[in-house]
Amino acid sequence: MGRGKIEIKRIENSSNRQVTYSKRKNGILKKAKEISVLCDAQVSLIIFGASGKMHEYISPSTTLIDVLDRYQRASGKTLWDAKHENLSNEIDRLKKENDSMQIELRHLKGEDITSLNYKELMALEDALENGLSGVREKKAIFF
Amino acid sequence: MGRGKIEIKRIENSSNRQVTYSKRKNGILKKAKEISVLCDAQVSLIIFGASGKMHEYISPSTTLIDVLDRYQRASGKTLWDAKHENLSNEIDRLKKENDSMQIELRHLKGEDITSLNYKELMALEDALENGLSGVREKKAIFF
DNA sequence: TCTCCTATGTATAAGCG
DNA sequence: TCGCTTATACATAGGAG
Repeated sequence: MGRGKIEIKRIENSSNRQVTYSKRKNGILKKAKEISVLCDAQVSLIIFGASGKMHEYISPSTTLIDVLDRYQRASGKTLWDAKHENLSNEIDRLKKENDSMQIELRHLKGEDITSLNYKELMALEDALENGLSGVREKKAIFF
Repeated sequence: MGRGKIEIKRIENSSNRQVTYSKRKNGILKKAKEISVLCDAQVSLIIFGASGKMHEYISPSTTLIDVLDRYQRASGKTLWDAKHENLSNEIDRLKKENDSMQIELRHLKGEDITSLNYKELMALEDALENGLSGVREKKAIFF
């Protein structure tokens, strides 16, 4: 495009390269906007030039984080590193702990105990009697 | 470009939109490759079409994670740290839930009740008696 | 570097099979 | 829904200020 055809390979002349970068950067940003408007596409475009300056375009309908979330789901690749996996694991662990405590609490309150067998009911009764005697002992101190 | 000029606004005819998407997607991917080769640029381009299919281009000299790291440094915005914060908050919430259940469980077992006042002990006793009668009721069914 | 210019190469809208 | 064609609009290389 332009006065002469060019090969697609690194432009050796650095000022030429910079000029071309600047022009094409504008071009591609424009294309990104156009496709997202014309076709309802979610686009995330991030460019770093050789000089280190950044340029970006994210479709107005979304955020980079949304795009990256979709990216992870679509590609199966994981971006957030091991640190995040650890946090997720911790959350799973806590949720399980929560659930089992929830169940134990309900049992101690006499709820959801239809599924328990006789032995389990005995153990529950013991625990409750134990608790009760402890509580009554403490109560007695108030007199 | 093409037989007729078009306005840059959402293409209402959906099959037309899909065709245009497909063509322009190829075009922009090509441009992304070209600028990264010609100008030594680091490019990250992620596109989701309305159909949900993903297309991406990442400069061969880099990785998406590198680009995102640079993005965070250059823009000052946080990406996975935001995600990280969400996870941390979730963990805090679960831990608090856990702790209060832990305490309730201990109380029901007659532990750590020295700090309770008389009224609280009464409530605890009621709860335990309630639980106990529920359990005994169920136990009775076995005979 | 940036803007403007403009000849040319490319991308693509519309159509056809 | 594709692939192919082609006329046309657009992007841009090279150059000048």
